[in-house]
Amino acid sequence: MNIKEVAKRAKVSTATVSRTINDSEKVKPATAAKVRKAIEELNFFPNTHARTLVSGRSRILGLIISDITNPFFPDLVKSFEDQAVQRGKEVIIGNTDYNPKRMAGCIRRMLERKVEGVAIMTSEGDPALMVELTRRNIPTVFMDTGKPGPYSANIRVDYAQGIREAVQHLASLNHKRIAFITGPMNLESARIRHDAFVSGLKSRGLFDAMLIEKGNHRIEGGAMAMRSLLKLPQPPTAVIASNDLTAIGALGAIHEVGLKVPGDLSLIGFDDISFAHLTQPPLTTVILSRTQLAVMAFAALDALIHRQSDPRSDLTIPTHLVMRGSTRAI
Amino acid sequence: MNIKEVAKRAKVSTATVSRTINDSEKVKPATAAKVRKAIEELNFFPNTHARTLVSGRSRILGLIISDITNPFFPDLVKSFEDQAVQRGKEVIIGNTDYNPKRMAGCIRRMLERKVEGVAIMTSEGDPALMVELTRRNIPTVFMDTGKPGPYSANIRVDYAQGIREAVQHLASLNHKRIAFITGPMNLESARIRHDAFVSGLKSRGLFDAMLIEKGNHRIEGGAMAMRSLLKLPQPPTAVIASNDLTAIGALGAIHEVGLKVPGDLSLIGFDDISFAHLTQPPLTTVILSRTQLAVMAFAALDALIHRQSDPRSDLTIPTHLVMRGSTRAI
DNA sequence: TGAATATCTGTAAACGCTTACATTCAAGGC
DNA sequence: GCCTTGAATGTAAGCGTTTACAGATATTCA
Repeated sequence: MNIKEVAKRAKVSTATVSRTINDSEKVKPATAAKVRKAIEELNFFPNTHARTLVSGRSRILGLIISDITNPFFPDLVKSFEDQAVQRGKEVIIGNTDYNPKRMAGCIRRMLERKVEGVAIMTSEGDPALMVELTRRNIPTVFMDTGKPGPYSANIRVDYAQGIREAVQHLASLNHKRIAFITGPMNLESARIRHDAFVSGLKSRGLFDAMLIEKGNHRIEGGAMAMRSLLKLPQPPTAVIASNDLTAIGALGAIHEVGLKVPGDLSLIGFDDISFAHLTQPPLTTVILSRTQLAVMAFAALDALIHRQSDPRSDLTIPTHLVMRGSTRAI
Repeated sequence: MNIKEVAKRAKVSTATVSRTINDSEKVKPATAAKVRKAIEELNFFPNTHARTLVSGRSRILGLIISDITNPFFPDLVKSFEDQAVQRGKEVIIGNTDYNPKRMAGCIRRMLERKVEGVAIMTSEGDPALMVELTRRNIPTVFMDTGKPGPYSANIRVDYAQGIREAVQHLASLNHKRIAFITGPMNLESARIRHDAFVSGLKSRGLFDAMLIEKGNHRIEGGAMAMRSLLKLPQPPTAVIASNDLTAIGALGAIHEVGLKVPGDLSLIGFDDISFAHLTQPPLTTVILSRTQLAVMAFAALDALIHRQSDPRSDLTIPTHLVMRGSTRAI
């Protein structure tokens, strides 16, 4: 089943069929109707590979994330794919597994499939790897780690705002000893959160370096850090975690020693993953809308692909505190 | 950059380059080396669309799931993609959003991209929609809902075993009033769990129709069902939920009224999603290994594609109870 | 009415690869 | 020395589209 058979049945040339499929305005409505009827009857649809080969447009986008298994990403992937499918594009996904080296493999795969653009929604990228993309002028959207240019856009997540609100919230609840559990400090995004925390506390005269513990954005890391914090001669009365997984780990560690949240300790997470409101108590956290992120990334990529990039547009995703049950005044 | 340029540089014909790329055994090692050198120097890789067009093999697989946002699926998707990428294949994902009608769109997309095979890892499919696949003899692997044939395989999940173990466990803990919260009963997989529960209780003379409540495999459904159960004149002492999300909802409802798990009520889930061991208490549940499922689905699909399907092979995924903290003897 | 113009449709050449078939060449058998 | 054989390589025909360009037909206007 191909365009030729459709042409034969509609008694037109293959060119006319092609034009009809592509909604070219230069085909007479009556002819188009004939063609569409034939298409309908034959249940025909065009071969995307042939289309790509000749037109150069693959209608495929690449989406690179850390790990679909990390609850941060499924929402993002879903929204991004929805957008793409609505516009007749396909998405191929690459997981880096937090390993910059695997990024190279992802990019290679995307190149092989001739993607029209790539959204790199993870920050552990090695800029050297992006060369393959930039060299080929493939539109690319980054999260936090890119520089805007003719073929690339960068979406900035305003992590600091959420942390500021969290600190403000705890301070207003009269907490004086506020701890922070960091993420992996090689990640820009984790450093920003850490720095925002430090400056928030310093400006209030509450900063204490003892109350900063290292985590890894995973549950075990949060649990381990929390155990250290609890062993301190003067333990904190409130804890902000660099992400929700860390907070969940911390919550477990707090329960282990028989303490209660928010009775004995207040706890705040970051990301608002879907399980954040299912913990006991529901976790007060910072919302970072993955849907918004996906929509913005897609739109930016689409603009880049169609050369409609508007350099004035502000590509910042806000983050905001959402209060639930894990914080309480002293 | 194409095969011609490589041919020119290696001073051979395009056919030889193609043969070298495809590891044909009929090219002399010395020639192959020359070609590979040229490929290396030019940083060439073949255009997959051109390859697909002429060879008919797209090296793309389709994977249809309900919703990547449902914590059941990310593990499955990841394992499946890993397998595929290892073999140089790409995966395109379709979400049905639990809507049989959206399945049609998914299948259409897969057909357009000329997938070599499709794994349908969701059970809300309308058999009528699969016609498009079977008519084109596209290898398809189903979960629970298919019939084995020359172009399709069915992977059976032994839901009943897990439920039997759960019932056995609770019975051995001396529970007499055991409730069940179902999933959507239009799903075969939900009905099997329900039926296994009913027959398990009946065989022990413990069955009470009042203790069966309808859920929807989502958190709210579990919470609502649990509230009803708690209002019963003789509430249950133990509850089995058709999936973990339902159990988590039930857990919330139990906490709402100030009751404790497992002190006042025992609770068992199903699936072992990643958050099942993060609840308070950690949820006793039934493991259904998504990795195993993905590996088996991929292998079955691969065999079908290469006509190596072995009709003797048993495609059953076991399920087993895993005891954690949400069950206790009366 | 006929030429000029605008609108529509058809012809055929790519796109980058795979592969059947043809060709070349060396080795071996007579 | 010539023919056969087989291995290695080359030639060229597609695969199913899109799209210049050419050609046909309808419309307009002097």
